[in-house]
Amino acid sequence: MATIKDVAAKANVSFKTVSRVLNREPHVRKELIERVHAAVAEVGYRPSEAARLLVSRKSNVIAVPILPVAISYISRMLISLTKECRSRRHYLMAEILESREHLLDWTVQMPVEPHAVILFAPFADDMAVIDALERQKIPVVRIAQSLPGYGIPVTVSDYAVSKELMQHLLGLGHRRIGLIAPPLPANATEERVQAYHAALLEAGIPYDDALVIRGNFVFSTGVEATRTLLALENPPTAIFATCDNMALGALAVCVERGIKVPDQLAIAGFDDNT
Amino acid sequence: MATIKDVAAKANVSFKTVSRVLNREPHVRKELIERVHAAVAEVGYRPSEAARLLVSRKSNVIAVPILPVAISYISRMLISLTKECRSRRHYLMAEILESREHLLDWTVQMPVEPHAVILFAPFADDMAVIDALERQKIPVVRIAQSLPGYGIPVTVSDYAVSKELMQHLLGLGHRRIGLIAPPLPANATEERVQAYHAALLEAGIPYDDALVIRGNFVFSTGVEATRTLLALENPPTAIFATCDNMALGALAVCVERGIKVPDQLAIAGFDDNT
DNA sequence: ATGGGCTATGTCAACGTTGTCAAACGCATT
DNA sequence: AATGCGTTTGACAACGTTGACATAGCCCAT
Repeated sequence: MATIKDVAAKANVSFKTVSRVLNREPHVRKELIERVHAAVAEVGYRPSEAARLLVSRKSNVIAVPILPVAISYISRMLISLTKECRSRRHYLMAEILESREHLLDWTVQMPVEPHAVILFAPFADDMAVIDALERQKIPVVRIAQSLPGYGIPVTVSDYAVSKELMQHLLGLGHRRIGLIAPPLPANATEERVQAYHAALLEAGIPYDDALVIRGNFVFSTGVEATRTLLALENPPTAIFATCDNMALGALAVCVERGIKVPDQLAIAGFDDNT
Repeated sequence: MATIKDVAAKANVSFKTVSRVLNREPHVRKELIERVHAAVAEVGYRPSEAARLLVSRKSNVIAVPILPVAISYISRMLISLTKECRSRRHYLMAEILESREHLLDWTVQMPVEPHAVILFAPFADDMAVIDALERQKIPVVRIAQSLPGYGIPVTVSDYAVSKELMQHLLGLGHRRIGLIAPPLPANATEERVQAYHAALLEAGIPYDDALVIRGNFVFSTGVEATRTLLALENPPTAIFATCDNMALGALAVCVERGIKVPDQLAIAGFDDNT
């Protein structure tokens, strides 16, 4: 591997001058700049990231712990993040953790000290983790967080999006809409439930407790909740699942029973899983 | 940030001894090992990756370029890879590339020089990319490759698995089995088609050309192929889709039409998407 | 007791870059 | 000619770790 000194020798300048040229510092003659660039190309030089990091005492890694189950709803964001990092000489380190329990361990045993950590829901509200990171003075970005006051929040318009979704279903003429809701207690996604209520209220449709089932964000819960809803005397014609995993569970029940979607039952999810 | 010398001072040993302990080198007294570990914990020391890399002149990054669409079929492997990397002080750098066209650029502009690159299908057979990497003397692992002779191959038992799958369907009594096959020309996954033929032959079932439709690995192709198959005079009772994306397309058609799966139509896929 | 071979520990250079400081140079002002 | 000042260039230390080598202590065979 060619080093900065090889370039310097080729261009017949000191290696410090090469450094200056590469970092676009002022006070270098045009002629030398050109000579250096030519030499860089000639020897195929690529700066050593390790050396740069060592001397700058900074990290260029943005770490993102990820649960395998979350990959589907995060993947598009990861793509954007990767692009953005690349354009700023940083790298996105996507750490795939097997389970939520591994997260706290990970924060203290992280192999590299990251420049920052991005926490997606449900990690974004794990106070133990946030504490551990703040103690290490590692900036935290919290995506889809609910508890305010720590790190840099990125919020999701749960309420607005859910309301729009409900209005769409109501606009299609649905009057009995099932809701597969997130688990209690207070969760970031509870706003989706509130939007459900608000939309019904505005449409003048009475609230029916039987149509609301608490779930826990996974496929199988979607399946069970849908079976319960379909077993009602007066079953819904549409289901709003507050996450796509549960919506897929609902869809699976329809496949199993030969129910046509959306003709016989409309299903709406939240998350934009891919 | 605490350095190795801070730890050494705390433990009252030379910093070299600390280095030895951390790297599990032999010839250190038990007592010192314990003292060093205690000191590490006390000062909250974490080795500087930059310094390690600089002096070792190696990279500890295993790079994996990934297409967003491939994430679903790769994710479990990524989890295993991440675990394995962690246990060996390496990091898996999952680089999410927007499209296949970006791959070649990426190989030459990679921000860090990786210790090795893992290419999953369909990247595993991109000779331009493999060439570019070999020219940089970066080892390449090719998962589910078809062209032999370059890098370290990891092969998938396409034939054996597909045959087993077919035998399972035949064992269930299916006699007309549709095949949504990979696109021509010669593709790594063509073995799946051969297994289809072989299984039918062994079962003494005549081959019906109408039951085989060429697809191209995506959801929408699965949809179209299934519609074609179901429109046959004598439609299949089971469908073998040579990738899960196409199998999902088949499933979607069933949802749409209220066809019960697997009662009215059995659907088998290949890949184990999550 | 002497030497050889092992274990345990330490000293120091090296890795490739950036930051600090000094020196050489050119030019304008006295 | 002497002075001062800004521009251009270079010498060298520093970053935190590992590897090569040195040293000290110990045990055993001579």
